[in-house]
Amino acid sequence: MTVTLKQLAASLGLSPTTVSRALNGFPEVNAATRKRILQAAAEVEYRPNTRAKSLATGRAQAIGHVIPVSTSHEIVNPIFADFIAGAGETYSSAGYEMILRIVPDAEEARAYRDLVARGAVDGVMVHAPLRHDPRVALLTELGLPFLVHGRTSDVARPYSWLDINNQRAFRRATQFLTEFGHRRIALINGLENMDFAQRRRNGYLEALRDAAISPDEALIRNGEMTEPYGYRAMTEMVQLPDPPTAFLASSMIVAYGLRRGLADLGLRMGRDVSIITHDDDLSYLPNQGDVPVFTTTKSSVREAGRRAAKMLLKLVESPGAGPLTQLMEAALVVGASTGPVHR
Amino acid sequence: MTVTLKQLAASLGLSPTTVSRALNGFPEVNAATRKRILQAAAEVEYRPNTRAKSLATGRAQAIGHVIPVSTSHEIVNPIFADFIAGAGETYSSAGYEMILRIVPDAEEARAYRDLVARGAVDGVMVHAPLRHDPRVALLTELGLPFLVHGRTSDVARPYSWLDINNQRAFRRATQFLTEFGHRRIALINGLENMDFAQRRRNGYLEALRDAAISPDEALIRNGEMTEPYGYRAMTEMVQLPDPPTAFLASSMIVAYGLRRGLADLGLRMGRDVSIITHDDDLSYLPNQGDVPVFTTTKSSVREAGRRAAKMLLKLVESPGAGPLTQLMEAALVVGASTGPVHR
DNA sequence: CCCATGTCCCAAAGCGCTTTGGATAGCGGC
DNA sequence: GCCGCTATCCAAAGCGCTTTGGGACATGGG
Repeated sequence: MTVTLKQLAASLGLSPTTVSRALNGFPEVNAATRKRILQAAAEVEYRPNTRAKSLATGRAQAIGHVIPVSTSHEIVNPIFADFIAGAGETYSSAGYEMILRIVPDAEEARAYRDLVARGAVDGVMVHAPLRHDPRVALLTELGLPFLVHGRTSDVARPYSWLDINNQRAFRRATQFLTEFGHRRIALINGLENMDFAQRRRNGYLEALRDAAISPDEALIRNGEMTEPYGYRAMTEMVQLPDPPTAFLASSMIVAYGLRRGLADLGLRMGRDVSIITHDDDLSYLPNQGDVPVFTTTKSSVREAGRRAAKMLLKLVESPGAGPLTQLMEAALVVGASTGPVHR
Repeated sequence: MTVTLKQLAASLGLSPTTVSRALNGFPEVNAATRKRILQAAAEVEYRPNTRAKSLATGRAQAIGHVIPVSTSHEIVNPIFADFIAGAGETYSSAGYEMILRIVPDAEEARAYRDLVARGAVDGVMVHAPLRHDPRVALLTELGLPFLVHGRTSDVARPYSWLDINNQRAFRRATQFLTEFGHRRIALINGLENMDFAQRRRNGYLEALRDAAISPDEALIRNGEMTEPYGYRAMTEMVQLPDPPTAFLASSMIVAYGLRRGLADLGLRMGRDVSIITHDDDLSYLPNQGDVPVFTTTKSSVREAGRRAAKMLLKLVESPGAGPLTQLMEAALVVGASTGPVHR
């Protein structure tokens, strides 16, 4: 069934050495011989055994993604799927395997150590970084190449990351609203310990300051980004003495919740209340059309996955490459969910 | 850094053979010696090199998930994430690695052949089966253990699968609506070539027949399960001469679209129009509470992942186990989105 | 006292590949 | 005709583990 190098070599009357060199493009092989070998290999669909190859070379030809699942809140971040799909495309075409580890968050550090000790991967992708994320220190110490999707805020040593400019995106979004005359703007943010949430908050606060609006903590929320979370935020906040006229949402799903709240209240989105949401451009939550339903800060997380994977592979293949960083800007896409303040 | 078996053995003044046997629980090792070995191994955090081990044993200790991405419609099925999370939990605790391959759908067959030729996995999970799915034949031919998440309809040889009882679920849901007096019931289904969509359709048609309602093709739609898809279905169908009074949706996301359509039309869900949707119990789309927002046919896809993985591992570890099958029933959970027909 | 029987350990081969260190042969230059 | 190259090929070691096939020693029955 599966043919080995040795068998292939024997069938050609050659040594394994020569066949190996021919297949791996080394120069010391006669052109005619090489051609013969390649032909035979193609014919029997020879593929080198992954494990044997990487045992011999010392490189795993694999990248690890460790996804922690919290036992308290069982959320599997919906954007993981698209990010991983993007990264996976890149790995496949570069001949790398992607290995995924789903582990209880308490065992995450152990998972990394384990991966290293077993020599299972050449590098890892770090997901959903916290404000103060211990993984960066751990992985630098372990000497395992890694790339962070996002950033973390307090590390001494430099590290490699790819992030979107959350601060700028939310600053622009907020500014867009203040220019429409909104002064009561709510921020329905992600979990407080997430780094991206902090950056968005900063951008939001900056824009408020620019518009000489003093922030109101009653208008800022942090939470897991579910639809009911958005719904609750909307229905509760409109009951404030001085309710917000505009909302910034941290994700499309949250925006759905906000919209439902609005509908229940008999209010019209874009007229009575404005909404801007961040849009990761997930395939199953499209926000398209000539005039999209939502005004968004938009950035494809799938594309982020592709780019992050490329960076990580570079890190793996040329260890001297030093820390690589990339900041993607989010587009501010104007849709139907925003308008001048209305009373 | 990473310690090898040989080093560990040397440091103990023992042969690699003995250390290996001790660690793998073979009987021919003195109890005291074994204890000493285990202790030392724990101390230096010894982990056998994955590749070396599986080269020696011939088992990859890894399960593959091949996820095809269509180049035409770039949808990454959102339920993959939860299913994979569930499966991943099982793999981890059983000491298996999960390897993920994201490939263009045209190259899916090649991906499976490649996985086999390289000896990269011990088995694979088959996602999103079509009505007539060629993968079943391919994998049986390749002799690679596999488990289908879902079913396919026309294969001669038996194969292993885990599915939810889509037909029964949608039959019950439809019946629930007919008992409320609904006679114009729309089915907003998944893509036509998907096996699950067909089974749901069958269940729906059965219930209609039971209620002596003749099906109307104008009330049946197939499509990619996005929010706008649901929205369009709602806004267009209410304009029919004899519009539906109830809708069956194939996913939570589609139901969100239906609901938005209703809201736009100024109609109330559960009063003017009833909606039942299938709920995969995704963590970020919760439908809970004393009275959930939606009436649903509910089945946790995460749990399905866990069970499917267990079955696949059994298949891998005891090849004689023969085809394993499991049919999970979906619960009919009554929420606020259904009520008697109203005019 | 001898041999059979365990018990406990080890040397060495092998998994399928890469890679080092030659070996062989052909070639032109002197 | 010999030398030094270069062009081609190969044998063998090694990657880190498991596993086969003993070997050494103690024990106990006859």
